[in-house]
Amino acid sequence: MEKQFHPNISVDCVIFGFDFKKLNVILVERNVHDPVNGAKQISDLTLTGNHVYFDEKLEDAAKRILFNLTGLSGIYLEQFFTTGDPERLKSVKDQVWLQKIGKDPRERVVSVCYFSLLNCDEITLKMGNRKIGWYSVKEAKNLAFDHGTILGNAIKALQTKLLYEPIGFEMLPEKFTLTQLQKLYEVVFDVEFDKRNFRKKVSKMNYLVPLDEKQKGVSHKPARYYTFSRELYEKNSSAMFNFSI
Amino acid sequence: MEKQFHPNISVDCVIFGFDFKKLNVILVERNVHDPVNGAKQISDLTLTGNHVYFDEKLEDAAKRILFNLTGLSGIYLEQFFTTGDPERLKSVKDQVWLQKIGKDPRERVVSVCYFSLLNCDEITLKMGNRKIGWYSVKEAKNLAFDHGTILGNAIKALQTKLLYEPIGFEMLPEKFTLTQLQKLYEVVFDVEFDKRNFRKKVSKMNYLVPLDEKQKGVSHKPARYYTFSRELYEKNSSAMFNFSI
DNA sequence: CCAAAAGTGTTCAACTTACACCCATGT
DNA sequence: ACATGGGTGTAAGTTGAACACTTTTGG
Repeated sequence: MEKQFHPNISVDCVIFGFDFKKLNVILVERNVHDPVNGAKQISDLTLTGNHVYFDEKLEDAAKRILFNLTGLSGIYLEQFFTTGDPERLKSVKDQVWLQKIGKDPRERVVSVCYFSLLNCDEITLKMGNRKIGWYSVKEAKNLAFDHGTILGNAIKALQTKLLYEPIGFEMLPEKFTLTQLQKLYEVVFDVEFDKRNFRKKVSKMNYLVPLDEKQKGVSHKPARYYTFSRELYEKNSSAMFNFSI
Repeated sequence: MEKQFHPNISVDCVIFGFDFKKLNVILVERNVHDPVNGAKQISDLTLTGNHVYFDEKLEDAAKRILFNLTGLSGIYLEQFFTTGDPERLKSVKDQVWLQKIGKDPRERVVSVCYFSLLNCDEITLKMGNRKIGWYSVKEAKNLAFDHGTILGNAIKALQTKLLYEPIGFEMLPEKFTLTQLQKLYEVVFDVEFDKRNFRKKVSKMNYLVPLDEKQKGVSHKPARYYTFSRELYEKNSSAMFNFSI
């Protein structure tokens, strides 16, 4: 007996990446052509997702999606939201699409959503016959299904998490400069920080380790590289109370 | 045709309440007796939950559960977590129980979890033939299914949310004293605050409105009552950036 | 030598923390 | 009168925000 997908339970992954300039997300093209004249009936974008196997844990399904896409495992992954309204797949476009890919368009699908963090440069994406790639979150409009809502929630969840935990490093290479780190916070929160004040702040994070290595081949003063030490973070981090409101 | 429950999709509600002394949660007794000798086979506690109807939104199912329990609508409600591992209902106890209440024990059930906030005193609970009541979150041990995990996640979600938004008032009566408010924060975060510093902090929250009314019948200096003004909060609140890490 | 980004300190205001006594009420 | 919790201020230390110039490299 083959592994079977559960018709009512799926997982969607919002995969964020940072290219030193902006916050990106992986999206997949969704095209349907008119069988008669070949004109495009649908042309838009979806998040990456899939139904779960009957005997598969939710998080394992998310890991499977990530692995099939990138060939990597051990990627940062966090559940943040679940969408499951009966009408969420009922627009005409979505019904046409479900028909095309061989799903029963009448089934109600609850989708458990995860966000996950990658360094854009380190991977090459692949996914069967659909075109897949990185898109700026600011340009990610006109998404299929309720994926626009999911993406909006994912960005808020990422921001909230990033206020408390140093997960930004998951989107940076092993070695990075302080300017790159600052830019990362700036694009996630869509604000700008003062360079000196930012450096003062991060200099208190003793899990941010300066290396003896510097940038090469840049036509300006080369920046020192830093690295994130998970051990130091886990040793020294302590709970904080801060209730701002 | 009768409304039917979806066999694979349920909602659980973690209903928190504050009684001026501790943080409480609503739990329901789960008893199974041996049909021969009448001895208890199972005696433990569950969260409140139910399967969703086929055409019912997830959040509407949560509202329905709350309404059936308390007779109230408009209760604070927030989705925080979804659990759906294939094994989550597979312990012997849980299988016996599912059989007893007429569910198919083989079905996989994804449960979307909400937490919700109430003032303990303002309601009387009712729920068919099962015994239901408030339990201190500290004593809430030995929960059925994976409800212990769900409760743990709910407490963390409540704490995180309470750092940013003034939702604590949902667990207080319309009029409350500053000491009651302080106690609420103390029990949710399991810490103690200095009375003067706490008052200094909340005095900056201009949506906390002092009333001309005071406590009566207390054998000490009567405390002034305050009330929470949602309008003032929504007018004056602004986003904050704070990334502590 | 020019362009480009790296790196670095000080000042002022705001906030956090620690801490102790008198007040109003009921019994 | 006493027990109980209500209510208040100050000083020291810490943190946050604003702000400009010199350095190092490649071209």
